[in-house]
Amino acid sequence: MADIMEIPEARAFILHWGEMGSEWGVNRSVAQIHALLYLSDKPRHAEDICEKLGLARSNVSNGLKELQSYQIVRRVHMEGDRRDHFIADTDLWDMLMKITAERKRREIDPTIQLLGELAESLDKRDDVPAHVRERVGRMHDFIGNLANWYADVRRLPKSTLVTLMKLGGRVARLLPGSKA
Amino acid sequence: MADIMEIPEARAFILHWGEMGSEWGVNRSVAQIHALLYLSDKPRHAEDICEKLGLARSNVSNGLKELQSYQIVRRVHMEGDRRDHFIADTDLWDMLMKITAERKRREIDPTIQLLGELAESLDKRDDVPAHVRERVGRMHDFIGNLANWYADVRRLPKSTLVTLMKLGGRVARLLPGSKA
DNA sequence: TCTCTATTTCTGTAATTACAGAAATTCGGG
DNA sequence: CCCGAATTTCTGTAATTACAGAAATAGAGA
Repeated sequence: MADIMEIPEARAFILHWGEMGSEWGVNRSVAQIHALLYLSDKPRHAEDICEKLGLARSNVSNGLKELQSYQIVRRVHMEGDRRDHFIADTDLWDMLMKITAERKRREIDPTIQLLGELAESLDKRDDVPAHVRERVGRMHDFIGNLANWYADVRRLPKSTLVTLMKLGGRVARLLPGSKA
Repeated sequence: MADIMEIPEARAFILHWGEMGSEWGVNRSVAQIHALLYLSDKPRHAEDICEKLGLARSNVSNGLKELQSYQIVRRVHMEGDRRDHFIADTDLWDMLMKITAERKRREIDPTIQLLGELAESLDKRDDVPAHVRERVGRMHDFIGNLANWYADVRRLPKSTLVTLMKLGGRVARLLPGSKA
């Protein structure tokens, strides 16, 4: 079993990861490269990734750049080899946190910014229906609150997050004023 | 101000919502229709939506079907009008919950299912590298745990969720064994 | 039941996005 | 400083996805 791509389960994993990416707005090649690196225990260079996944060199180059911008893939240097090599996070908490943080930064934060401007602009006008003003404002507040919650919870240590996750809905029992 | 599309802020909101959809794997027209209905205080019929957004009738028909499958848009009957009319949720918590529930059902649950099968299949083989087996297994457990946590928390009453959100990272202080 | 209108489904096309290969650039080693 | 390998950027093409218009169906009212 010299090659990971000869393991049918690994192939299935990589292909599915690619499809998942597509469904969530991540380019398929990028997700596949990530999946391959996640399953690898040794750093791989770009040419190697091309060969395993059957992608063009340029594609892999761009994909690696994208994954590095999410900070879930890292470049490492291999002794006596000029080529860059790459490895992926294997800690899935870290991975999730980095992905969500980056997507927030890229997509959510600008949305909040825009909604804030629209809400402000609507507040200055008296010729727009009240329900329009109100709904834009409520959307702004809602997404803003979610984002603040996220930014806040994100700072907690991983162990605390794991505890909270195990707790699930029972976290409600800890709230002041809840019975038991 | 007879027409909502004459309010520049409303247009900007709808266009941005469409772009956001694209970035998260939701077709732009679908997201725009949703945004229009969210900003409307009266039910709208399909032809009306076509006209406001400049979309083809078929597109609007499919978009409405999609939004109804998420349960965030509802068909209502208007007295003395044969045409179907549509309204959107205005409660943003409800909306978020319905969207996440549906995406979990469509994309996450099948992924967990597949990962479970792959992990099981790998466990039966002795000719695959241990790290491959381990990493597929860990991914399965991780996503499974997240999904269970979500399903559990989702059942809490909205008011509890709001409380938890306001609490943010301070929720950690309520955990047994934390100081203060 | 028939007719007229609303709605959905189907099909071809347009637009977008992803991709491969080529060209240009960067960078390490001698 | 020059050579050669590695990498990135650029550009045209392929594949996918979204869309418009036409055709088919469903359904209310007479």
